[in-house]
Amino acid sequence: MTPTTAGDEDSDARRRRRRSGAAIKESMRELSVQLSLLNHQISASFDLRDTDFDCLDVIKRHGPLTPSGLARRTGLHAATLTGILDRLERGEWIARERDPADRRAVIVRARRERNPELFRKFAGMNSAMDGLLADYSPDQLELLADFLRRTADAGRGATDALVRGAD
Amino acid sequence: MTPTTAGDEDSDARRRRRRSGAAIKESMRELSVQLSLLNHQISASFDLRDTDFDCLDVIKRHGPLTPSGLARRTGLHAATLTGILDRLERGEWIARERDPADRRAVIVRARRERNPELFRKFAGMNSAMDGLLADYSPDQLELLADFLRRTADAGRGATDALVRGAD
DNA sequence: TCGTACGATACGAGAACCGTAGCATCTATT
DNA sequence: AATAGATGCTACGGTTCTCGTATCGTACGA
Repeated sequence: MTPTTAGDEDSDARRRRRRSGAAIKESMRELSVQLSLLNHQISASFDLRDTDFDCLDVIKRHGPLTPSGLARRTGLHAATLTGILDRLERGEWIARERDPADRRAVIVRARRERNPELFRKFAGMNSAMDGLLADYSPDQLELLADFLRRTADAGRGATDALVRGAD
Repeated sequence: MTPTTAGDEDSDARRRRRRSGAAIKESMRELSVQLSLLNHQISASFDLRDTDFDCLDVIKRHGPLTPSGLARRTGLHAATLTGILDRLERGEWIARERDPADRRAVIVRARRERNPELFRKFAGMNSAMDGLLADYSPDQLELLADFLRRTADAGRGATDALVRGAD
């Protein structure tokens, strides 16, 4: 919950810190890979590509938005997004609407009808997580929630930096 | 570090637990999306596809293995893996070797030469993580490391279940 | 020795990606 | 008000990817 500041520590604490830090990054990388593979299986079962559900998630989270806004946020090519949105629309995951304010623009809105279906695919991971979370105290859970939220933010920042800077 | 057992709790604790649990899953999903997009940018910058580095990671982690073993572990189609390994080999990320024991088999080995180059792409995310981790105590870091490791395992289990069962 | 199973890749049809062009529309400038 | 340029989205097309199937070499049980 309340992270301590890392002012001065004895060498033992510093060593533990270094070890855990490395372990965290290591597990994070593996977690990323596993979630990607899980996502691949689920996407394929709905006749979608890997990035499609990523986009759908962004649409759900950041409200109705335009294809170009989605392209900026994801770093994907605008023309690629046409294909992604075509598939998502064909599968009735989203709806394309016209923007009354700007008639060039299209507004992409997430449809929730198929959410339960998608939820069922995640049931395995979900119940595994429930079992795992049961081992932690409310305080610990809040620590974890906060950490994950901040890490997700860091990921967004890192992606943005890569998209902007050509490096 | 030492998770408490969730035997009996008052309603307040239960409510906190439920809220945090939901927040954790929510952030995990967002984290997954952000890391996928980050991975996409990095892969593209090396002329690779999204899943290529996922495979490379599995190869690095689970030692030299055969294409079919990799297919089983990742749930990807064997023919698709030929293409993935072609790209990884062309980029000198892996080497294909013959198995002296079974002359049909090929052994895929990760090459480490380009690791620094890859590491540089992750520098942004890496330093962001360092800044973030500095806010936690050694005990808290160990809690986080353990949680992530167990979550990654859960992800692997869920993927396996989806690959096996046709659901 | 033979038949079957298995590992890896070749092949090809269909699809995806993305650079570019095109069209419609908006906005700033004069 | 008129025009030039910018912007939003999608069509088009070349290159590349995916994945079902076929193929070839090898292993192994009968």
